Amino acid sequence: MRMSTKAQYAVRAMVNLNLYSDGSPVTLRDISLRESISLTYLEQLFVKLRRGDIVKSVRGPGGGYLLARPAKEIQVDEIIDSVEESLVPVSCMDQKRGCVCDDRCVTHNVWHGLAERIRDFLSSITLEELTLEAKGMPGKSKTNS
Amino acid sequence: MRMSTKAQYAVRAMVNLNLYSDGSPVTLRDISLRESISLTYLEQLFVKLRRGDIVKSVRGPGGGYLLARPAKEIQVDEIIDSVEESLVPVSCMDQKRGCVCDDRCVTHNVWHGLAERIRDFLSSITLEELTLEAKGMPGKSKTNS
DNA sequence: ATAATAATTGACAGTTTTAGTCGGGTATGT
DNA sequence: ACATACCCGACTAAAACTGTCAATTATTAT
Ligand code: FES
Ligand code: FES
Repeated sequence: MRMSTKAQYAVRAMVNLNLYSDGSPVTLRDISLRESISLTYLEQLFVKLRRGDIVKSVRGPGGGYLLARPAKEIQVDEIIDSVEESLVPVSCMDQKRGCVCDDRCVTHNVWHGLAERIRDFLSSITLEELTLEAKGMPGKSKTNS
Repeated sequence: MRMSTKAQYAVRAMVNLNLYSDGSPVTLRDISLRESISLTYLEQLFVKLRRGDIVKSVRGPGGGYLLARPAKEIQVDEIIDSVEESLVPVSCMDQKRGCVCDDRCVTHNVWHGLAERIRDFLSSITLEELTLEAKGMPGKSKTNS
């Protein structure tokens, strides 16, 4: 039951991007240096984040990445979805309309309920909240405990 | 973010064990046949379940496994813990007293909060509830939705 | 005692997933 | 033209997962 480092990196990179964004594009090289994540690996992640409508890219010199939407409208679960990390704990209920639970699935409700809790929690946190928290000014949110 | 099949098997096996238990020990061979899980793999799991004080073993002919405690006192998270599947989504906060969050961990609260939700949910479900549900008589519990 | 039963244990191998690299391409501003 | 920076797919090494095998020990029935 581990969140892959891919997902962890994606969230960290997004917070960092938002933190150092002043309206002009932020390069992956900067994020790479600040977060100690391999540049080529970051590129891989940002291709997916762009496709997931989390960021948009600006090519050429002076280019880089910008948020595709206001930070307030970007939820953590969307970031993780974008880099193709499933948030569902069992493979049988991946994307299809519920899993084909014939009869022998006594544990179905356990995994289904768990998936729901995970999704609910991660969708309740926005990139803006994380960024404010990183700045040392906790917003109105209550992330844990 | 996947629950390993090891953990899934362990929970299924425990429900099955409790379901067909009439006071005398249940053999792994029976569980193996009913749940279509390799006997040798089950053996591996039950060694750990015994160490985790979930079941107790009776050796020799007529032997098998029994619950170490009443089903009402066995929670799903304990079963998963026993087979050594971590319920914490990030490795840095594995068992030690919180992780060494120096300064650059802007996502700490996300994973910590997530771990808490997962633990809370799985500890709220007992083996007894699952067994009753499997019998088609939902207890007083509300597992999901 | 002896044989049959069933748990116990450690080592091992095949497969899949993860994490990350590499090499080349494409668009754009100066 | 040229440097910058994104874009993309193939590739690989390492780890984890899933499961098997062989050998042993403890207990009970005969
Ligand atoms: S088929 Fe997915 S839990 Fe039953
Ligand atoms: S060290 Fe674990 S989240 Fe910071």
